[in-house]
Amino acid sequence: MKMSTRMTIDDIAEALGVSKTTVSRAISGKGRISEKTTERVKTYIKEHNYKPNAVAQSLVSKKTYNIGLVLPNENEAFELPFFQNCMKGISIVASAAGYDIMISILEGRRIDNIKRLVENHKVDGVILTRALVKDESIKYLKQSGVPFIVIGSYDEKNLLQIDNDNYMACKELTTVLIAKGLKRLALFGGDSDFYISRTRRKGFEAAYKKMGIPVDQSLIYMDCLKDSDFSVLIENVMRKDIDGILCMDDKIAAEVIAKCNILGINIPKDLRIASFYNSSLLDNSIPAITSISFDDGRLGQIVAKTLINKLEGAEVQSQVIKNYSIILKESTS
Amino acid sequence: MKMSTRMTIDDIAEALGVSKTTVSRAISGKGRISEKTTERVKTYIKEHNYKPNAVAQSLVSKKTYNIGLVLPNENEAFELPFFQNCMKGISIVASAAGYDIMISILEGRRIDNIKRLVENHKVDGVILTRALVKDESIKYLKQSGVPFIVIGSYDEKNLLQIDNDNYMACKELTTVLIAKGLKRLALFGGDSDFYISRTRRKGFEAAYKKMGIPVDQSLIYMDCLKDSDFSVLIENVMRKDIDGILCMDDKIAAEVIAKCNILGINIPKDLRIASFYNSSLLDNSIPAITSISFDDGRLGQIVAKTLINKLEGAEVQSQVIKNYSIILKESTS
DNA sequence: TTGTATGCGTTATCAT
DNA sequence: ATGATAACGCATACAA
Repeated sequence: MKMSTRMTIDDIAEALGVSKTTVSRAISGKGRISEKTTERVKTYIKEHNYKPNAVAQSLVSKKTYNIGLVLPNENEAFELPFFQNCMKGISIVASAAGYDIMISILEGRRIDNIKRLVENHKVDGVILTRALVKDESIKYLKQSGVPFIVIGSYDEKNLLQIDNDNYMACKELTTVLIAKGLKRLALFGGDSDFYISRTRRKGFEAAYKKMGIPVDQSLIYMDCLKDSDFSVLIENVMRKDIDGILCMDDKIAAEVIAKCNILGINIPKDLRIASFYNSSLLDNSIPAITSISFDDGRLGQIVAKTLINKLEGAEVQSQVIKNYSIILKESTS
Repeated sequence: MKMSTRMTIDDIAEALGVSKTTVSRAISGKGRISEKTTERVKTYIKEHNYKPNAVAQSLVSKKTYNIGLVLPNENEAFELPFFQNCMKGISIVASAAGYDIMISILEGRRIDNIKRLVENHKVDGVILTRALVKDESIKYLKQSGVPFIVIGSYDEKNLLQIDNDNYMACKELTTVLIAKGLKRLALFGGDSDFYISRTRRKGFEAAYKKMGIPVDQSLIYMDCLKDSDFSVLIENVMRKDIDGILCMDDKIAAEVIAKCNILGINIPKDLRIASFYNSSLLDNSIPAITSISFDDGRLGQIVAKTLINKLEGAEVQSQVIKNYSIILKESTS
C-alpha cells in the first residue's frame, strides 16, 4: 500500500515557471528572494494545499520532528492517570512546536522498543516518564547519544531531569500530620525499584527528623502493590498502635480505603489515611482523602518544552518544580 | 541539534570492497547474490551494529512504518483505562510487526493534529479509538485517502471498523437483570455525541423489547457526565420507584456508587447498580459491581493486526467481536 | 534575485 | 553474481 502520490516542490516550480530552489526558499524564508515571488509561491501553495514531505525533509535535515515518549509497562503503573495527564501536557506543547510524539511502551524490563526508535532514527529526542533505581533505559540512552530527558529525579549530575518536588511535598505533608498529633504513621510504599519511591520515603523520614522524632522503620512497608494482600497488611499494622497510614500513591490509597471498608475500619475515626499522590482514582473516595495534589499536565508541558529547547540548541537545565499543593481533607481530621 | 552521524551502507561497501548495491541485496535478501558475500556482509553488520536509516528507506519505499493513534481529548473520556489498555494491545502487535505508534491527542473538536500527521506523511495508517455521531475525523480521513480503522461502530458500509459487540453485551446484561425481576431500570448514559452511547442505549432498549416490556423513556438520562450533579440525578430517579440503575460506563458507575454512599443509599438493598463497562475504576467498589467485562487489550491487538494487514495489502474486513463476559456480582443481588 | 548541481541513505533498474 | 546509476523530495553551496 503506497502513499498517494502528491504534489512536490517540482510540480510547483513547473507550474509557476520558476526553479525548485526558488520555491524552497519561498517556503523556508531563507536566502534572498523577492517579495513578489514569495507571495506567488505562497498563494499557489495555499490554493493547492501543498505540504512538504516530512520524510524528505528529514533525510536532508537529519531531524525528524518526532519525540519518543517512553511509558512503563508494569500493570500497577501503566494505568495511573499520571501518565495520561502528563502525556496530554507533552502533546500540547509538542504540537504547538511542530513536533509529533511516538510512544514506546516498555515490555517488562526489556528496552528493545526504545532501541528501535533510536537506532532507526525515528526520533530527535526521548522523554522517559519514570526512572528505575538501576535504569537500563537511561544507561542505553546515555551511550546512544540521543538527547533525552527524565521525568523524576535520578542520582546523576549530567542527566537532564525534571521533577515535581516530591521530596519537599512528602516532607511537608508528613510534617503537617505529625504536627496534628499523628505521630505514629505507617508508610505504605510502592515499587522500590522506582526511584520516586525512594524519594518519597526520604521525604517522609526527613519530616520525622525535622520534628525530632525517631522513625520507626518497622512501620514502613515497601512494594505494597506486589504482595497484594492489603487486608493482611492493614491488620498487621493496626496491631502496632498507629495513628494513621501514609500511602505513597493514589493506587495504594485506593486499595487501602477499599480494604478498610471491608474490614469495617472507620476512616478517620479508627484510622487516618493520607496519600502522597492524588488523582481521579481518589475523586470519589469516602471520606475525602488528604493528599498532595500535583499538576501532571503542567509537568508534562515543562518537560516537553525543555526537551524541545534542547533539541533546538538552547541551553537547558534540570529543574525541580514546586507544582504541588497539600490538601487536607476529612480522612485525617 | 543534529543526529549523530552513523554508519551507512556506503561505509560497509567500502570496508568490504563491494558496491552498495551488493550490500543492500545482502541485507534485503532480494536479487541474486552469493551465499558467501551475504554472509560476509551480515557478519560485518552485526559486528558493527549497523542499522539502516529508516528515513532514507521511507523516502524510497514511501512507507513510514508508523501508525497514527488518535486519542480523544475530553476529560471524561481520556482518563478511562480503556484507552490505555487498548493502546497497550496496539503497541504489542505493532512492535512485533515493526511498526511504531505516533499519537495524536485531539484538542477539542479540532482535527488539526490528525491532519498534521497525515499531510506530513508521517504515518501509513490511522487508528481512531472512538467515533462521534457526526465525526469530522472520519470525514477528513476518508477524503484524505490514508488507510484507517475505527474502533467502534459507525453507520457506514465502506468503513473499516472493529468493535466489541456492545449491542449484544448490553442487551444481554439488561435481559438478565429483567429476568431477575428488575423490571424498572433507569439508564444513566454517557456523552450522546459518542457513537457508542447510542449503541449501548439500543442494546438496553432491545432487551426490553425482547422481554415484551415497554421502555420507560423517562428513565433514560443521557450525558450524565456533563451536568455533573449526580446527587440530584439519583434523588430524582429514586422517586420514580425504580429497581436499579444501569450505568453506561465505568466512570458513571463509580460516580453513582460514590454518591449513593454519601446519600446513604444502600446497594443493593435500596438500589441495584450495574455497569455496561468494567475497568480498574470499579475494582475496589463496594459492593462488587455487576458489569460487562471487555478485554480492551485484545481489542487493541485485533485492531492493530487488521490495520497492518491492510497496509501490507491484504484483504481485511470489519468485524464485531464478542470479547466480553457478563459478570454478576453483589450489586444486583 | 534566481537557477544549477549535488547530496542526504536507501532501493531499483539496467548493465556487465 | 555484482556494479554503476538513477530516483525518492527536499535543501543548500555555488554560479549566474
